[in-house]
Amino acid sequence: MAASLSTALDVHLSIPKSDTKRPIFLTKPTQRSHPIKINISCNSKSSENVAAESPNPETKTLSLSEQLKPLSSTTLSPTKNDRTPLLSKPKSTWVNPTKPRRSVLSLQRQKRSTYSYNPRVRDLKLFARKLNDCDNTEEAFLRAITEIPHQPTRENALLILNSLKFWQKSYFFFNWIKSQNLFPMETIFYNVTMKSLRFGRQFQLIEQLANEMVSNEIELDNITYSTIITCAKRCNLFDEAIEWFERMYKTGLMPDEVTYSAILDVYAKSGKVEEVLSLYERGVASGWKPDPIAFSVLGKMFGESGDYDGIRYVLQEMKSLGVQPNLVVYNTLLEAMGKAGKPGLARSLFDEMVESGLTPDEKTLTALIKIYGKARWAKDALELWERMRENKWPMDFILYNTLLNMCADIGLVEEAERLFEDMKLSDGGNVDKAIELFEEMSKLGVAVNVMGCTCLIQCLGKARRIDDLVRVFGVSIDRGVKPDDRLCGCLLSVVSLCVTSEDVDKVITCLQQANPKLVAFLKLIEDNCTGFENIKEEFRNVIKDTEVDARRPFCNCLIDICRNRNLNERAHELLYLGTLYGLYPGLHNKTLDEWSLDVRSLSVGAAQTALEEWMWTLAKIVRREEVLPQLFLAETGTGTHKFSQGLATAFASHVNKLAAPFRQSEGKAGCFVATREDLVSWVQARRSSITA
DNA sequence: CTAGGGTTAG
Repeated sequence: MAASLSTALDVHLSIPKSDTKRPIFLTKPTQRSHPIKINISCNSKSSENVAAESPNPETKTLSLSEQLKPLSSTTLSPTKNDRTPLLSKPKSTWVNPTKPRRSVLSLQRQKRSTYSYNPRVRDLKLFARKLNDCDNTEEAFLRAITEIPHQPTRENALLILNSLKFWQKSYFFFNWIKSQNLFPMETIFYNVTMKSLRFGRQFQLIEQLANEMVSNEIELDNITYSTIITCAKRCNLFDEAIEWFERMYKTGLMPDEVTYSAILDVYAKSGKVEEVLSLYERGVASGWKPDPIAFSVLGKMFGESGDYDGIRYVLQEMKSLGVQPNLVVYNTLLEAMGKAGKPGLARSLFDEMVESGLTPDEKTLTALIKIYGKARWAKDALELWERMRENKWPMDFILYNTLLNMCADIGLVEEAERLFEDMKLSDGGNVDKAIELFEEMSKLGVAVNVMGCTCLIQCLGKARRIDDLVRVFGVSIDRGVKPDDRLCGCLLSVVSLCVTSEDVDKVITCLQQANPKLVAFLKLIEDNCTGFENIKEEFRNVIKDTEVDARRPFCNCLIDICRNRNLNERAHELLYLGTLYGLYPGLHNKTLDEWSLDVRSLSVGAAQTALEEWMWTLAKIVRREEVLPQLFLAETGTGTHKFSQGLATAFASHVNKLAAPFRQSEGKAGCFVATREDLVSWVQARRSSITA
């Protein structure tokens, strides 16, 4: 059995580079579930495989497992105690190969020191912010540092160092602290500084600091090493990462599982699959119970090479070691299943994940949609999409793009358009993403329809991005979008939102192309000289040519535009005309006990106008001393309906402005109430103030 | 809040 595995590895090593899809495990995965056997075979491959990999043995860097062999028999202590200093046990120990292999990692994670609460935390944080805000130059830093509010004691310095955002600042501060000579620089100062440097990918500086630690005899611990290693990894300096890992053993420090999985990832990312497996197996043989992070590293590695047997191995290992996969592990394995070309297994894995109680995130869904798209599994893709909506699973832009690509792949043009529409409705804040999606759709050749265009324009209008709006409108028209009344209503509502006259003109230019008659009417109502009869006639003309569903929005927007320009009288005329032509059914409701005004389908401006109108009418009735009900009600709704957002607030402030006696109903949200007595005395007070 | 490891498009 060992021989067959060895052969498998040989075959793997000698296969040409182009054949990357070929599985590493030519044997059955069940044979992989015995770590020791693999271990043996991996170690026994040495000389032949080195030759196969590199014709010149002198230039070949030994693999870690090969290097660990002499290390474990020379430098590593023979006792179970990891902490035994290296130098106290010189080379003399010879390990009997029949004895169990020595541990390669410490089973205990390095403990962190605990902090005590720093009472000056506020001041120090504030100061750190000042440092963050100054220029990234040493001069600026040295000027700012003079304002340090407290003595830079060890604790104060640590707190500041931890709060600095830019690696330059951390580095300046670290050097400054060092120059003050107030206390010895401990490992933690180096570790925190290195973490910040890693953020800036400053491997050279990190290495410099590490060497400084060595020469100053400051202990490098697991946190130091893992930071160095992951920084090298992020800079794609895999050899350097491995070098530091080996230096760690040489100094007698045993990696804990964090450092160990960091180095596993280094080997995985540099494509050294055998080394990863060897290290993994030796870790397990040392009694390590790998955690989900380690399995995610393995899963990613097998995914990269599309190695289905490897993926199965990971799943099986987790099962036999009793490790429950977390979301990241599932995401990684799903992705890997896709690369291995196993859509069906990806689907079952996803089901298993959901059944285990985990909620998929954007990455999960992206992986799966991509898989279904590539496999042209339209039914599964659409079903998943439906589930995403039903369960309100999270969406992000990458997922949207993947959905779009999937639609384009499978040829689901209508669905792509629906998606486009959805996105605008669901997220008014993501304007950039909407624009980007628009460009993306254009590139993909997915036709933009009038609904998608309307949604995008609505989105841009709300964000006051008028130039983008004009551009999108132009592009859409060029692509053959035929503007309909909804699109015109949308443009009209943007006109009502515009603050500057330049913006108004830009939108009007669009509207002119879409509906010149509407623009003509707009000019007419803006003109103070236009008489009511003329308005009435032209209003009728515009409305009769407008789709029924778009009529009320038109009227609402026109009223809003009038109110924004202090054309209040015109606004009242339009509300009257709207009511006359049946655009506001159910606005007024009367029973014996209560009269109500239902403004829920009105825009803010229209609702204000309706309230004023109502108040005038009521005042007339009071003056005529006609019969009034006991209760008056104004309904604005709670703003959950998409047309009535902010209506209650706007209404409340308008009620205040009029000093009308309406109060928010305590029992019914989105409802304002007034009693007959209150209303009557309010009307009388107003009358006396007018006559006075 | 305060030092270290893993996952999404083209």
